[in-house]
Amino acid sequence: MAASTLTEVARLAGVSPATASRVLNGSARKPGPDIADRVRQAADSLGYIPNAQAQGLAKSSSGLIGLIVHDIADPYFAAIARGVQEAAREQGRMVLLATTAGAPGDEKEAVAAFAARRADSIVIAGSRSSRTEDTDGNADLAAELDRYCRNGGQVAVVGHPVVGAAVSDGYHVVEVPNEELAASLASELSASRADDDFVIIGGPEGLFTSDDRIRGFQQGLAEAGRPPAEILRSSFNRAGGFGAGLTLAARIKASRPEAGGVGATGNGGGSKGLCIFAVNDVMAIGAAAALRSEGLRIPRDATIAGFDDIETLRDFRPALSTVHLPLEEIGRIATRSAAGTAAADGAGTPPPVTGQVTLRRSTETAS
Amino acid sequence: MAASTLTEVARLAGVSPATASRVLNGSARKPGPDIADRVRQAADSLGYIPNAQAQGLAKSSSGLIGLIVHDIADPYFAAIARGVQEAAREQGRMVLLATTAGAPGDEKEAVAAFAARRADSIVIAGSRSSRTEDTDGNADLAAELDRYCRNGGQVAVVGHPVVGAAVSDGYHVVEVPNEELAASLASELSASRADDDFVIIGGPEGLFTSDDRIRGFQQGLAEAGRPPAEILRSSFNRAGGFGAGLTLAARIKASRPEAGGVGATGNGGGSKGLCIFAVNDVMAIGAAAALRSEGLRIPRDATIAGFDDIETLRDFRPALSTVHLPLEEIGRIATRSAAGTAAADGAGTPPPVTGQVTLRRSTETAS
DNA sequence: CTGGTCTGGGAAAGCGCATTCCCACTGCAT
DNA sequence: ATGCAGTGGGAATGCGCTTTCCCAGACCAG
Repeated sequence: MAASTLTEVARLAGVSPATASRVLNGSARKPGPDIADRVRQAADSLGYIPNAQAQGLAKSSSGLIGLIVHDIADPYFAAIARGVQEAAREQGRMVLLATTAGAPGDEKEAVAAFAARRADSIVIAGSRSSRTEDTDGNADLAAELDRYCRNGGQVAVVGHPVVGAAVSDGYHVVEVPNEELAASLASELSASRADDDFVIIGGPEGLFTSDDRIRGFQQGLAEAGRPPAEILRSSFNRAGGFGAGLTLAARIKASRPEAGGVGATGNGGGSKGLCIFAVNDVMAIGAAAALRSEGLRIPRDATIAGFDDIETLRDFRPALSTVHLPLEEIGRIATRSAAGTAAADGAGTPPPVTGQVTLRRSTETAS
Repeated sequence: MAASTLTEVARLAGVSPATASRVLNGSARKPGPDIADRVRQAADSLGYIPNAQAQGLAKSSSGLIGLIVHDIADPYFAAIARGVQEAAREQGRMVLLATTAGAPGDEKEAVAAFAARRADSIVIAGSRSSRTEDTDGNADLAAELDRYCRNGGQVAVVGHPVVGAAVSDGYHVVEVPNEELAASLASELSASRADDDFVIIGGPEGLFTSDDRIRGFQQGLAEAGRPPAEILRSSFNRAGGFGAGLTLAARIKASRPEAGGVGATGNGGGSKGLCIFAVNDVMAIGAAAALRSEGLRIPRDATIAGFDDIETLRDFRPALSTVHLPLEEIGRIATRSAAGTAAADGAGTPPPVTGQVTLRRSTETAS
């Protein structure tokens, strides 16, 4: 038993398919009330569900929003996805999900798939990369996006524009002030951790999000009259943070004058403390776990700060100093700006994203 | 400039649309190699992207999988979503996301929307409810699902079947042994926390997932010769856990003989300890945060266990005792069983989901 | 009473593709 | 030389819907 069609409804109501279409879907022309009722009744009794594919074909617009993330299980992306989902619902659209692990090649595939489905707009949430191994992939992705835009598609990118993407009126970028915020964080930490050395746990070189935060942090340090921090590179996830954390733990233990038992007092002998900045919360948590596994305590033996303010991680102890980012809002903004909605009211520039340095226990001066 | 069509490609290649279709999409009939090349070249030079909507219309199948969750930002659902996404990719399909906050009414809408898009299958991940206020919604949902199945759709539900859903061959349930696992947890805790009283922090009555875990836990206690635990009801999220945690904290403090300073020794005066079972990890974390905010320490002043083994929460301290659930795998299994793939190899029953009691620091006997 | 403008409904032409027939042609056996 | 199956390509139909265009009737002014 196949789903019933508009034609069947029309026949049952004793009207033409055109009329049925006009009453069941928002058309400019409103048929008379009596006819409308008849049609609606017929539709009800048949359990009519319009075929969105056919509608899309006829109208050439699908009511679909494509969302590209690295990994939907990553709380960062999950939070953004929630915002996208919400905004999509406002617009009466549905979201199509694609995960790519950050590979531009996969992202290109995803864009093509979205284009094939005639998605009205695409939101790209994952961090852009400028690594040389991604050059080809980026070029392909840029070309695909360009084509998509020329065909009338709208795309919004969170953070940095795709490398090499042509500017077009369907192409929006939601700026995230990673650099400024990282600078603020550095400046606040410089003040509260006056005696500490700084070290940065960053993602792989070429990841814009990571690079921006690193650059901003260094700049903030410089403005505070501090020397640049050493940078440890690792993968952009918990495992990376954990690995870097082990390295640092070894270093901290080695620099302690006394043979460090587990209970040994940190920062003994007047040596300077260490303040770790991990470029995102998940890495920070990984690093913290590594330190702890080596018997070190935070903030006693080292202090640590992250970035993103992931909700699920707020109950972590010691509470993680970080930079709050309105992830959900970012998702909403991106979705709206790719809907043409934002352009309707005035300047057309989406509201700026603002974050906030949030110092908590993990960088508190030991009392 | 609209996207180019099959017809354009065919014209450029000097063949008929039929032939172009045959070479560009997997058809049973393979045109000659020379012609195929010409077509492929034409398609390339035109940047041809097949219109999935038109394909879907013609074939009446869309390559879409609908996923229904309560909240994509909840790590439990995010993990399942990852599995679904993965399995979908294996099948060459894309996933359509809908979030419903668990309201059967919204879920019905989502199913209808998926049906409108002619999704090949639907995966429902959210917990089912049998609350009386959801009766109507459940009936609607069941009817909608039934219609969807009768039209050839496949649906997989994680956990409990939708209340009132008709059995049909397109309707699969991925059983999660919540009850058994909760019983095991109770039994293990009974052994290791021989002197403790037990209390359960549950979700609202009528949420199957919560109810199953509560029932299982009580049963496990009974089998261990323990009296049934008191049940505190709250919402099925962190806030709920936190609220219940505050209640328990007050109770714990009140039962202490001495005026409890922050540093006071727990379980003083020989009174029995308290072991808290929260029906999911997120609630457990909330409860733990509440206890901590009241100056109580875990596992010293109370012990606590959760359920799910959420990945993001593994670095929580003290490490949370819980029941490990292969969330991602569950998503994969559900997706596969709704793809007809599972039925192809033999019995057709999907592999059973197995969990594992995982005791960690949060329920460790104070040394 | 006639000519004009609205109004509301129907007929029909696609939207882009898959697919069923159908046909021309080849190669082989008779 | 003739018949036949087999092969490979094209014409045409339809998937379910929207939308343009057209037409019949109503209604008003002259």
